Amino acid sequence: MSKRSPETEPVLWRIGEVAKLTGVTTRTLRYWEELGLLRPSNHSQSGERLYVATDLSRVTRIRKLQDLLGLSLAEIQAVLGTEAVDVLDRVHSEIDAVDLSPSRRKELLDEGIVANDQLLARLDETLSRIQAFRDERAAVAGRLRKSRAELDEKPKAGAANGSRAARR
Amino acid sequence: MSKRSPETEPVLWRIGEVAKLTGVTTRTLRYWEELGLLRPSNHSQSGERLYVATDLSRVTRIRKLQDLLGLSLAEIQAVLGTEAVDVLDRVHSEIDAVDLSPSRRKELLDEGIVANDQLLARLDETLSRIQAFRDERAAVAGRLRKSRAELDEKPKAGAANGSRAARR
DNA sequence: GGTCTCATTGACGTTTACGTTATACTTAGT
DNA sequence: ACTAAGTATAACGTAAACGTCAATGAGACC
Repeated sequence: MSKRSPETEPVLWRIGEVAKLTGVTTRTLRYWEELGLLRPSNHSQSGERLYVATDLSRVTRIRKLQDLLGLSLAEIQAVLGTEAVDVLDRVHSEIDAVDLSPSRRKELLDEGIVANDQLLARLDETLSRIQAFRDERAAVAGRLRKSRAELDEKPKAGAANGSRAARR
Repeated sequence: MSKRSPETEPVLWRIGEVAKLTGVTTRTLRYWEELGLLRPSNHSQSGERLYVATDLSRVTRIRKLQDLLGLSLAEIQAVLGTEAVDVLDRVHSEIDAVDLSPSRRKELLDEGIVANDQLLARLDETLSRIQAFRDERAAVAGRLRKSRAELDEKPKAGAANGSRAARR
């Protein structure tokens, strides 16, 4: 019935360890906290920030939203609704979730599902926009190679004329 | 042999028109010029900037590189090598390309092909990174819905217990 | 030919997302 | 216990990418 499990790792990381593990600086971690974007789940009695596993994954999630979607921290704050999305992690580590009533649990799950689906939709939209741009460029690549091939095929054409192949 | 074609549109746009057509502000256009990122191809005798069609498409290309790939203007400047990529446009409007020697034309084409291919590679890389993130989130979505379904199926389980289904 | 609209060149201001000291206090190792 | 390394708060600095005046000038219109 005790809270202590036998072979659990530190479970709590200091800010410098988090920095090394995630690749973000301590300054950035404090800054994000200042914005309300990431609050360490624990503190030592002396005031040191102590992060848990879900905090770490939140860090990497924030970075991905920045890098992959180009979201501002304000937008990320909206997307990550302060709690709902963390359910995504917590729900599967029953350690933390044990003290939730089933109804509250259900609530959080629904919230998390909605948030996650919105994120998914956004990812898909971004993907298709980039895909469209990619297709444009691929088409250009094809035309360029064709032009280039024509230049090699018939270099005998008048010097003042370019590739006029099937134009009009 | 004259340079004037019969029924061509204005062909030259003032900065305000470019702004409305492309959606970027006049300030931004001047700023980009300051960086050497976009030089209007013409000027009126009074010093007004006059843009041509390839300038316009360069504007939208810059914006896409910013928005879709999150590149800095410095990176964009590198990617768009000041001339090579513009060949992509110019090469197909033979109007401008007529006065190029075939050898120079070939040179520019090869340059353009390389640049465009690099851009394509970068797009593909970005696509796969986002795709990976998307897949992660899709997997989470599945697990969440499963957890949610289990909560509905057997609400009779102990209140202190969550979804323990097939765990270990 | 006065008024409007748009453009030009400065120059200073702003926001975002941190970096960089500075100073003081814990914690960790020997 | 002493020293080195890590952390805390606070405050100032910075780079990128523009926004926002301000003063001035050229064109267009009635």
